[in-house]
Amino acid sequence: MRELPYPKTEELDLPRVLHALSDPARLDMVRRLAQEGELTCGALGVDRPKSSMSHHFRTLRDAGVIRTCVDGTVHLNHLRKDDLERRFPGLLKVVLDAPET
Amino acid sequence: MRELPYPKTEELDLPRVLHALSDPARLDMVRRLAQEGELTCGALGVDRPKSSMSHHFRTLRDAGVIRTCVDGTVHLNHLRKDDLERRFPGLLKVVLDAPET
DNA sequence: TCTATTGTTCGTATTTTATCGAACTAAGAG
DNA sequence: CTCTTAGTTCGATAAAATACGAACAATAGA
Repeated sequence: MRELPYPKTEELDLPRVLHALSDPARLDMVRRLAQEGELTCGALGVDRPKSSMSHHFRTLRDAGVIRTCVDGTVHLNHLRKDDLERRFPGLLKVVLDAPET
Repeated sequence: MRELPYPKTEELDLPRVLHALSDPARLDMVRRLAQEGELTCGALGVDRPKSSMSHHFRTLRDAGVIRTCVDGTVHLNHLRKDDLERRFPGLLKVVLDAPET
């Protein structure tokens, strides 16, 4: 079960992570991943073309917010909760608890 | 003592705030404001032209991260700690405690 | 093998952001 | 009133991010 490249915990960069989270679409994706656990790309993006979704997944992955495992034809994404917590304690909770509008 | 316009606490928008904080220069400004308290524009930006600094101040102010009071010829900036804490509890602490690199 | 499914990559158009000089504004000092 | 100081606003340019169709790659299933 292959895994797409992603930064190590110690390499997580705050400005990069904040930027990844600063897009409303990506923030929604992160919230859903937090609620529903591991999700495929298709399960997350219905209202946008695949290529756009793929871009957002890449941005989140490159920033270190999510990890993607390739399982057959499906890509399973999950939040790097523990890694984020280790590097930026409390960040994820703050973001998930924040009012949506 | 005039005050430049800024969003109300209830209007603070997470993506907007995260974006404001996602720039390394602005993050530095926020850190310094947190450490040293109220600072003038000039006291914060030494390595960049005034117009660039003004842009960053505006971005932070429009996002609701800082507030700017005009006192004579000087503009005093300060972090909206309490407002941020009320709207996004813990956010500022997380950001300020995060490793710099 | 042929086909359908899942998602990435590429190319390009559009929008946003950043940067910086120059002109401008407001207030205080002399 | 004039000069200086502090910072904004304007205008141009460059860099980055977003969006999306089309072509491509990998795998599962018939």
